[in-house]
Amino acid sequence: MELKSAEQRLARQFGEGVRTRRKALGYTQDDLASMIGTNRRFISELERGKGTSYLAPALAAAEALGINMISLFENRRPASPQLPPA
Amino acid sequence: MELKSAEQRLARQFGEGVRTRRKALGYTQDDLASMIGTNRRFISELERGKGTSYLAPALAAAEALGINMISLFENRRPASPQLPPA
DNA sequence: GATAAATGATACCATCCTGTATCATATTTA
DNA sequence: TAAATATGATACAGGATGGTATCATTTATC
Repeated sequence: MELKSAEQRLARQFGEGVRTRRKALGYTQDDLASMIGTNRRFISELERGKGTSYLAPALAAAEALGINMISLFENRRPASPQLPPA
Repeated sequence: MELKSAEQRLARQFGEGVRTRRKALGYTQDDLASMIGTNRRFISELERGKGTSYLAPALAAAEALGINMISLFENRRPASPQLPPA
């Protein structure tokens, strides 16, 4: 799949975030993989910014590290969105 | 792919969040799809909780709605993570 | 109630993701 | 430095994804 540059940026930042937080907690890739019932390859690719990783396990990895992505949807007053299309 | 129940829950909540926020902003699925360079089918499936949607376009959809998931990785003092594996 | 708009669902196809296994490289530890 | 651990990279297989198009259904508008 052809990822747009914005998507690649987001995936890379997501991966960096997971890796940084994982190391800060002292987990190995295998540790994190076991915690969410997947394998090391998935975590490795996720951390290296693979944007075509599946959404749900990626969210699960974040949650296992104490990061609740869903909470952002519950906040009122979110940041200003893009302009609607023409 | 066999999604765990935790993953299904996360995907469903993600989808609900996107839909709620999209409607609050007055966009159609086609609008949102155009904004991130994808098609209506992807948005439809994402909103209905498809956990095997690709990560990067999902993050792009959230960002287009003014929700910056990446910001959570930059915060210090994240919520307490799970216990490390045995 | 009728028309229009929005969304759900499905088919086709080329691509490619996940899981597993394995080897190479890098990093950490003794 | 040597050994052990952690991570990167690749192969194989089955199965699923995205993009496009189309039709049915639901929802909104007049």
